[in-house]
Amino acid sequence: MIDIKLIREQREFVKKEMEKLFVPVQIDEIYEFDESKRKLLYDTECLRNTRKILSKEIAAEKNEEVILAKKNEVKRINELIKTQEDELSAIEQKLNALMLNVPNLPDSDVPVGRDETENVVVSYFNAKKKFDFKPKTHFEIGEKRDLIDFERGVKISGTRFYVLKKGFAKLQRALINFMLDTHITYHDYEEVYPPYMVNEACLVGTGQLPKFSDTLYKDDDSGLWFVPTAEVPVTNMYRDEIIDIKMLPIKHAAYTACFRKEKMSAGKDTRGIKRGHQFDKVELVKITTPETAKDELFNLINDVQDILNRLDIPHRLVKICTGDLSFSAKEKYDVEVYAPGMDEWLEVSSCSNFGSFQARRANIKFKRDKNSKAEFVNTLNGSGLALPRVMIAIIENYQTKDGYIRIPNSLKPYFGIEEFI
RNA sequence: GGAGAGAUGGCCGAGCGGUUUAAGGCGGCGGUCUUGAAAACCGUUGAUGCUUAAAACAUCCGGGGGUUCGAAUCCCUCUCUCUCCGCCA
Repeated sequence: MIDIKLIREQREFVKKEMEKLFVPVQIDEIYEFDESKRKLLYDTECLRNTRKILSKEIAAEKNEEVILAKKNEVKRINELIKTQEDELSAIEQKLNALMLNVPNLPDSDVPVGRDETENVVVSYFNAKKKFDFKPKTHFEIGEKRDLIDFERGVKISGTRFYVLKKGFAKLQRALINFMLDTHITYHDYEEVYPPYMVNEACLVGTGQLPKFSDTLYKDDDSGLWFVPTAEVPVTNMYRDEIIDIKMLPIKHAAYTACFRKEKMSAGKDTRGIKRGHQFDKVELVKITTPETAKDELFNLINDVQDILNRLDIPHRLVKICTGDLSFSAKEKYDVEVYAPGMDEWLEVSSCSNFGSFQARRANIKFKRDKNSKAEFVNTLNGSGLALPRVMIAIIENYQTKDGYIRIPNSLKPYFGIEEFI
């Protein structure tokens, strides 16, 4: 949620900034609702104050007639309060619903652009590998060598599900451990293992709800939702808390499965393991003060890239333009790996700075010292990394002419004596 | 799933219809004393809204609803926690 005071005090500025996102936002409606809410709130508070005073007078009064008169007076006031409160809560509900659908304001140095075609490639890392044969796709290798079973995945669960087998199942498990170990040992993150199912408040807190409910899986019976990313449970660990500044920055690394309906892209990317309804991911989450958030974003990107450097995977860093920013982000960088079999750049991580947007929704604050006022923290996160696409990158970059996969050096401690899959 | 108990400020804990603008303790912060520290003593100690800020005012005793002139306190309801039993990776 953005600060409603910005709409109150700098309405034209907010409208101008929102235009850069190329989505309609109802700023004027919000302004009107806010105005009437404040007026009504003030009036109601005055009435409550009068009632309070009268009640005290009744308690002190001895004269029965005066008591009766005052009682009737309060009854009359109560009726007024009741109508005003009903009106007030109706307005507040509408205002809140509108505010929850307002995206974050873009940071001043995000390039302005309409859609993903106007994203900016910042730079390239690790040279593309040279092949003396035509590199195969991961799904060709996977099917040929019985390492990915697409048919049985569909039989068990339906389209966009698959079964990893033997060396590929082990490769994914090794990668999860390698990523977590690296972040914990070298990048100073604290490991957490969160629930895969969360209540509704969590998803409102990080910004998936109410707007994107059609992309999420839900168990109607319990009212719990399956997490689309570990960002949701990990950030919400601190929901409704006031954190001591000495604890900041908080840095968590978490492995979870992620569940997404991927409705929007039905029919697209159906080949391979690039886009499934269930995938594994190691996620990095940071909670910081506002003044350190920018630096922490770049540190986060470095931590993400370090994994790819240790695996020697060619990749590039892309700065996301205003029109392609996600709903909650004020600034975002994507990390994309190169898959030579598919001849495609694949997004393996999205690193975002949310400013105070999520903190305001989830009510996460910090105090500079004992007597200072609580302020909203800033939240950040990035994948570190998404497993299927890193798998694709390793399979396709490390393949041999006869369809085997060489194990990258940094993964060898996780494979024992094996040299190939 | 069955039976019972409970939910109060950072923590513990009183409070059972109107001096509660929530007692008392612990912890935290500031001070006195001290070479320094401890102890002791004194003071202070939440959130939200409105407000340039402060003051004032309003709201907050798990959530929602009700009774009453007035609710932390009474009633209904939901959620959660704990104890015991049953079931189960």
